[in-house]
Amino acid sequence: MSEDETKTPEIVLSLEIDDPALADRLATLLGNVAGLRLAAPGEQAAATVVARDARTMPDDIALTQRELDVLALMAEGGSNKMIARQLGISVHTVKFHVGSLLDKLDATGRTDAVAHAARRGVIEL
Amino acid sequence: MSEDETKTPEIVLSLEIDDPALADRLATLLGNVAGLRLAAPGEQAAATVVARDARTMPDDIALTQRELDVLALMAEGGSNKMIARQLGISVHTVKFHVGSLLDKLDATGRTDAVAHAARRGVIEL
DNA sequence: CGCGTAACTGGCCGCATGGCCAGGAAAATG
DNA sequence: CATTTTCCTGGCCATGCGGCCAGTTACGCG
Repeated sequence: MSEDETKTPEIVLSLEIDDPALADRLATLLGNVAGLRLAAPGEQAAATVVARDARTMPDDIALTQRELDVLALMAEGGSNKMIARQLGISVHTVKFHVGSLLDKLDATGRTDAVAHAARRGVIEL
Repeated sequence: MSEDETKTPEIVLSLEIDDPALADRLATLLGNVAGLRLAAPGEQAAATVVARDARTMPDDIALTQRELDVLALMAEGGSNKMIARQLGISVHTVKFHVGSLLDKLDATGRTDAVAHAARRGVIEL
């Protein structure tokens, strides 16, 4: 292990790829790049290569614009009343949209809905 | 439709790097790898390289084990009653822990608490 | 022109939620 | 041993939440 490359801190990359085939190809490709190194298990990495789609995301679960509005405010911890004020609609309407959200996201409550939405990338926390 | 490229689909990577210097180095390195290609802005990527520095995570915000238990079940959309059953404690105790969570996480409700916790990496969605 | 869908509003009701009060038991730490 | 911390439990209560019923308005599509 000769350390002659003191001024080229190798960039350590970790992989979080769901698809085994893709993970394998990426590992092979990235392993041969000078200046890069793949992280050992548990090692702290400078960056992470992620690819966790394919499975739970038909396309976008067909949420309407208004539902997305409500969902975003829910993720901020807003109550129905707050969301209603924010969007200039009635609490009843907010509940209506929340109900649709729970249905479409297959959630049991607003917390579950936000968690599901975040998991499948519908919203960004 | 004759397919000559059946065995080498280029892997498209997108970058989400906070540190400009690191982003630049990675872009340079990865741009020269055969079989890889960096995604054009807005292009669908097969994988994403993420590195959002160690920003928001003081250490762990001092949550007790029990609070972590409750928090995890909250993130799964569990109601107080469900969590109580799961942990073998009373609903009152669950409420007590939820209250502490709301306080420590500076949240206004359980949904907000889960969102905050996920944001600062206390829990994994 | 009907038909479906999205958005919106209302009332009602049972349960959940969260804040408040009070307390007790066990383990760690001094 | 005394104190602190964590965990646990109970009651009370105002409010929030979500399911259910019903209805109106507007837009796009066949």
